Formats: sequence, structure tokens, C-alpha cells
Amino acid sequence: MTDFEATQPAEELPPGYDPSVVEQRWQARWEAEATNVTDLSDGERPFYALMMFPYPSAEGLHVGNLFAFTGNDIYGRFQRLKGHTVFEPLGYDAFGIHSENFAIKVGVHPSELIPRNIDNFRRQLKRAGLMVDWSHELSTTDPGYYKWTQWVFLQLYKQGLAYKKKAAVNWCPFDKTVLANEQVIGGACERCGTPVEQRLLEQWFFRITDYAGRLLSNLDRLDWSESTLTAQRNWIGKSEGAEIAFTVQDVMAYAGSATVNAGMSGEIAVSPIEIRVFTTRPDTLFGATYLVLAPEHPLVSQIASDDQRDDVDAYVARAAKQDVVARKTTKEKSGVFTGAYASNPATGQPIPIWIADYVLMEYGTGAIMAVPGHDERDFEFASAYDLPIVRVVAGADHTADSPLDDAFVETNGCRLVNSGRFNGLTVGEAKLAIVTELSVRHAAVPVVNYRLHDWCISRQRYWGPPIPIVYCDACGTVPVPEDQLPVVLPQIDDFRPDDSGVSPLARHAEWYHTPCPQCGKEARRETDVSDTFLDSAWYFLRYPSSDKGDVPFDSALTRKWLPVTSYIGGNEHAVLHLLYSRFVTMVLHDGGHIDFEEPFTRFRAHGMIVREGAKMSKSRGNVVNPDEYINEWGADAFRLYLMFLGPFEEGGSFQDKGISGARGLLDRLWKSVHDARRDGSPDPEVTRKLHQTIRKVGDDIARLSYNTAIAAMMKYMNTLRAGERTPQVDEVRALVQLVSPFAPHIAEELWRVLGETTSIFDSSWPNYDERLVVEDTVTMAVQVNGKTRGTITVAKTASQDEAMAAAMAEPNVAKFVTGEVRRVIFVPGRMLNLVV
RNA sequence: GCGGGAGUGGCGGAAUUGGUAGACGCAGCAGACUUAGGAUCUGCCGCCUCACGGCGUCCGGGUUCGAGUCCCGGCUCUCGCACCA
Repeated sequence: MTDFEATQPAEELPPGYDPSVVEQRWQARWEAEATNVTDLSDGERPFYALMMFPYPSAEGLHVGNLFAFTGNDIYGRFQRLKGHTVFEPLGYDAFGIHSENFAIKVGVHPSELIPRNIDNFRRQLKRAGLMVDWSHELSTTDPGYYKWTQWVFLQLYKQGLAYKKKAAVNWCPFDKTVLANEQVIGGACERCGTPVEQRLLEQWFFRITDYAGRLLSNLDRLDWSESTLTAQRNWIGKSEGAEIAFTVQDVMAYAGSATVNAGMSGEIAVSPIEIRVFTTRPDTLFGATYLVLAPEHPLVSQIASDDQRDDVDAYVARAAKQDVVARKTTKEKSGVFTGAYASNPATGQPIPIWIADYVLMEYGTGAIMAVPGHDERDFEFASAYDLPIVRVVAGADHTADSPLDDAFVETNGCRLVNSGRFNGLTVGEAKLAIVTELSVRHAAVPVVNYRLHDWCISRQRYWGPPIPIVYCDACGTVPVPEDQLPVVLPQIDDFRPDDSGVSPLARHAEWYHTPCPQCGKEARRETDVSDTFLDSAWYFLRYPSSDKGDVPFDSALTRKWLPVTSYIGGNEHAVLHLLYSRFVTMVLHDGGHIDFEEPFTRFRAHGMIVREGAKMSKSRGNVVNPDEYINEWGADAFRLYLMFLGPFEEGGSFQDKGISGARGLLDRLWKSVHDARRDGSPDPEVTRKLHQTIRKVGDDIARLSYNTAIAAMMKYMNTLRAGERTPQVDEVRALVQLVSPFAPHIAEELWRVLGETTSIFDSSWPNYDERLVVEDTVTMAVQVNGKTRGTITVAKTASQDEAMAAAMAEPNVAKFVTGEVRRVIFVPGRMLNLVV
């Protein structure tokens, strides 16, 4: 170092990076300049970037929310830079039992609590620097919103898809209140531990089962996360089988019935009572050694014999008392013989009819033919009650007499045995043959069943939209006319559920008394409110039209902006929310309100952030408060770090110290841009790396691989500053753009430092030069017998001979090539393997 | 039980089509600069070995010139559904 250099005055230091100053400045400017407000009428390339709206809890924004929103925001900002007009709205899913329970706990009315929570959420969300268009914010609790939720209900009602029926609810006999399923833990009330019972109440249902086939088949053409598609397929649960009628043999009916030839027991008369069963295995009919009815099956009392009647009645009563959850968690099978027999249509043999609660009334016909030889549940039951077990399907190494220690459920390569003239058929052939054979005399028909149930939307609660129905003595059930919506949820102080088993609204005669909309006589409102999932099943339709008071969704805006271009959310909603949204969309389509039937063109499920190896929860005490991290490190660093934790679609593990690495990138970026020189030309090698980085970051963002995109930027930063060199402006300009979706505030600031005068988000995503991203020389691995022994650097287009020559010049390689090279595997540009 | 996903350094994680395993970051170690550093910069950092070298992506087999990646069998973790005939 010369004296001259040593005495140079220190360069003026660039201003230090202070995120709190930068972030406040840009948040204020975005608001003032409406940077994030989308002109919905414009937009040649509209891009609707939707994120699942949060439930505004009193605890404030969860990092999980922020993780999801940041991931969505990066995608939205990226699409904007790619030239799309991006609409990124946000709102609050603020109705529901969650809010209500919390309100009860702290003794504050939900109508007071929720706006407070929302204010806190909005404050936190704005700090995070999301590109949200706040002019379209909505809350499901706003009468201007739930007016249209009620409208949606009425459309379903009009289309014959809403109906009322008695259904069981969970009831806590100690707290004397209706419980939601999630409030029942192991068959007991989550608050007091009292075993839960079931009560039958009249409730509103939506006929989603009518749409089961379409909901299933449409899945094939959706661009969704595979795991979500699978979850939906399983939930819909299609199974193909057959219904077969079994005839009840009844000695008492002998006198009044025609005697028919019933196989071997031709003496026995046949009554007209038929039991229809559903089975996916009609091929096993010869092995059906008994029938089982669900305890609730309507034929039970008719067929029970006098000497078994007491036992049957006792069993039915016990099953009815058992709560919904407990019945499903009890593993040991129990049942009672009814005293009646049916004849097996295949063998003509009489088989006993039992009732047991392992058969569910809601599925199939509520009755099964039990084939203990080939069904695990039937095997278990038959073993417990000593019922006959017969083999009718045999694998390659079985004979017809091979004993059954367990139910044999395999079908591949198996053939029928002990099945009369069907012996030797494969399972597939037999299914068809037996159903055909029985089609006339036993009304056997192929049937498709779904495990999906109709959607119960009634909630005996306060904090939700009242179901818009009026009951009139003269006119019956009358929907509230659309021009009388909304049916406003009244402000009442006693919003707690009580022992009446009905909604708190049912205690307010001044509210539920109303003139009948049809005849004007005194009538009564429905006092239940609707399920929160109905609120969220259509909110994406409302966002673009959130400022329209006279329609639920404006038709022109809807045509332009929907279906949703990109939807990102948690897989915990893989089934319910996403299925209900699809269903409501299909119904609105069929009702002529919209011209598409699938709401979300592309859906990606994001992962979950864990900490210390576990889900974050208040009880574990491992919750991260976003405010603290943003205060200390800045929102940009926090966003960047959250995205760097792991693959966005898988989540990651939060490590408290890791954020320093993310902040380090921003510090170095800040310094690099402020120091950047304009007095020379960019280094060709650095430029090459820059173009490679542009390509990689763009590709990675497009597939939501944010963690690797960030790694690529860090890597470029390392080369940019290697050896403490001072970068050229042209080496950093594009990098600021690459960083901008992740760290929008600092990017805006540095964009101005680079001399730009408009928002970086109105610039264009940088292009890369194809010629620069491909290297002309490559480092190839040289293996000897499959083991890497050295590397050679050759032209990308090097021939095998050139590579060989270079390899043999490598002492480490030559050392291992002891004998003759017997074989050479050469993959141009990749590797060379010598087999000796 | 059924269905989905996953097992890679001390840790989070990379490896897009079978082709140099461990990119990037955290933690750690050493050094430079410094009155000081929890700032910044440089280097090292899978395991065994002084070294040559050997071993190494949950375990056991297999296919291949070559396997984290493909096939067969098993183990573990995790999420979802839980008697759906």
C-alpha cells in the first residue's frame, strides 16, 4: 500500500440499513400512491392471487398465517413484474364457534371483540408489507356480506338442494349445550369431561351428495396439489358395488304367503319382507352366512321374533343413546340376533339376521350381507358370536378347504370356490355373473355409493348469519324474499348457549316473531344460524365486487377475474372448505349465476412451520410472535427468513438464530447498491452468474421453490462481493428486482438509489441472455469403476476422445487405471466412467 | 386398520431427467481488522485415518458402468380419515 492510498480520506459511508425507517416510509407511500390498488376494470392479463382468509383470533396474527401470506404475496408480486394485473385481496373469516367461545370465555360480546381483533390483524398484516388491495377488504360478519351468504342459501333452497331433517348433534348433559364435533374429545365434553350424548334435532342440510359424481370427476382436470386431490377423492369415497334383495323367512307369515321352492328348505314359506343390502363384493355371495342391519334400520322391529324382542329393543335403545363420536371410536363389535332368518339367494340356505352398530344406517342401505371369510369386520364379529365362516375365494396356493385364520381379502389372481357353478371364475368375472344372475329374482342392480354425506349447515349458536327461513302455520316453510335480506343478527346480551338445546336466538321472541312473507300472518323465524363454512364457500366471488351493494357479485367483474388464477392455502382445508367452495360454485353455475363451475384453477397447499419439533401452540409455549421479529429484524428480513426455512409446500422448522442469515443478505445488498460503481464495465464472469441467477430465481418462484431461489441470490451475492470487490451498478440492478418479491420495502428504496423514479413493482422482471446462462466449459467427473477419482475441465462440446485425453492426464485418474480400459461410458458434458 | 407425505452432516435444508452427495444458511473452529465486538471480512467445517485410502443419504436385498433418486422386502416418524360393507 502506498502512502498516497493510506492517506486518502475515508470514503463517505453509505447510510446504514434501518428497516424500521425504510419499511414505514414505503408502507406510507404505497398507501398514498395507491400502489397496491388494482384497477379491476382494466387489466388485460388479470391475475387473481388468492390466499385463504384468516380467522381473526384475539392472539393476533400467527406466523403460520404470515408464512402463507408471504408465499402468496411473492407469487403475486412476481406475476405483476411479469406483466399481469394482479389482484391480491384479503378479508376475515370472523363468524363461528371459535370467536363465540372466546367471547364467552373473556366475557366480551363478539360484536365488540371481533372488530378489535380485526384492527389488530390489519395492523400486523400491513406491517408485513403485503401487496394487498385493502380497498376490497371484507369481513364475513358484515351485514353487507352475510346478506349475500343468506342469498346463497336461498339459491340452494330454490334449486331444491336445501332440506330439513332430523339429525343427531353432540349434547353435553352437564353443560347442557350443543357441542361442535371438535369440542368432543374422546367421547367426552372438552370442558367438563362428561360423556357426550346424542340428541336428535331438526336441521338444515345441503344435498352435496347429488354432486358427488361431478365433484369427483372434475378433480381430474384441476391443477391442484396432488395431496389435496387425493384427500378429496378419499373423502368423496366412491365405491362401486351392487344392491341385492334378501328375502326374510318368516314362519308366522306362512299362512298368508305363497309357498315357493326355496332350495333345500322348500318347506319354509317366504314372507314379502325384503332386505336390500349393499355390497362391493357380490362375488362372495355364497359366503354370506348372516345379515346385519344397523340398529336404526326401519325393518328391525318388524322382523324381531317374540323371544328376541327384549334383547333387540335394549340394544337399539343403547345404540341410540350412545353419542356420535363414541360409537365411531368403539372398536369391539357388539350385536344381537333378531330371531329372524333370511335365505341366501345363492345357496337357498337360511341365514340369521343380526343387528349391530358396526353397520351404519347412513351408508348404503343400512344393511349388509356378512361374509366373514372375506371381510375383516365380519370375521371379527362372526368369531365373537360363533357364526359360520366359509371360504368362497381362493388364492393360487389355497384349495376350497384351506382353513381361514383370518379374513382373506385379496382378490388379485384369485378364483371362486364353494360357489356352485361360479367356481373357477375370477373375482371380477364373478361380480358381473352373480349380479346378472340375481337381477330378476333378487332385484340385484349395480350401484355406486359415496361416503360423502349431505352437508349439515345448521348451528344452534348465536355468532353466525341467521338462516333466512320463516315458518308459517298456514304456508309452511317460507324462504325470506331476497329483497328482504339481510336477516340481521340481532345484538343480544345472552348469546351463550344454554340447556334448551336451541340457538340463543330462540329466546328472543321479539326477534323471531315476524309476519309471514307470503300471507302476512304471525310466523316464526328459523333461529339457527348457518355453518361458518358457508361464509367461506363463496368469499372469493365477493372480493372483486365487495363495494357493490346491490348484487352479490358483478357479472362483468366476475367474468374478468374468475375463476381464481392461483389459490394458496393450508392443507387442513383440503377437504371441507375446498369441497364446499367447489360445490357452491357448481350450484351457482347450474343456477345460471356464473359461467364456470370450478372456482380455483390452480391450488397449492403450503406446508406448516414447526418449532422445536412440534406444531406451535400456546400450551407448548413455542409460539413465535411476528411483531417481535419484525421489530428486531424488519419485515423484509422476516419474510425472507420464513421463505428460506424450507420448501414452501412442505413448511420448515423455525430456528431462532437463523434469521441473521436472511438479514445478512439484505445488509450486503444495501451496501452493494449504495457503493456500486458506475465508472467501469461489469465483469463478464459476474454478469454470466447474474444471468444464471435471473433464470434460476424466476424458475424457482414459478414452482414456489422459494428457499432455493433465496439460496441462489445469496450465492450470487457471495460472488458479487468475493474478495471485497466493489460491484458495478449493472451487476446489482437486476438483483434488486429479484429480491423485490421477497423483500419489497428495501427493494423500493434501493430502486430509487439506482436512480429510478417509479415503483419497482411497475418495472419488468429482468430477462436473461440465453447465451450467457450456458457455460462453454464444464467440470466433468471422471470415475474409474464407478468411483469418482478426479475431475476434468473441458469444453462443453468435448468429444469422448478429448475427454479421455484430459482424464488420462489427471494423475489421480491414471493411478487407478491399472490395466486395460475395457469399457468407457461417456455422457457428454456430464461425466466419464472408465471400466477396467 | 386405510390413505397421503417423509427419513440426507451438530441443525434447517440442496441435489428439476439415474451421472462429482451435502448447494445456501445457522451453529462451530481458526485467522484478519479493531480500544472493544454479539459488527465486518477471509479460510475451514460428513465420519474413520498421520497419510494413501476407506466408509457414508433409515435397514436388508436387487437392477445398472454408475442409485439419495428406480424395483422388492422391512423399520421409524408424521399428517389426514377412522367400522363406509
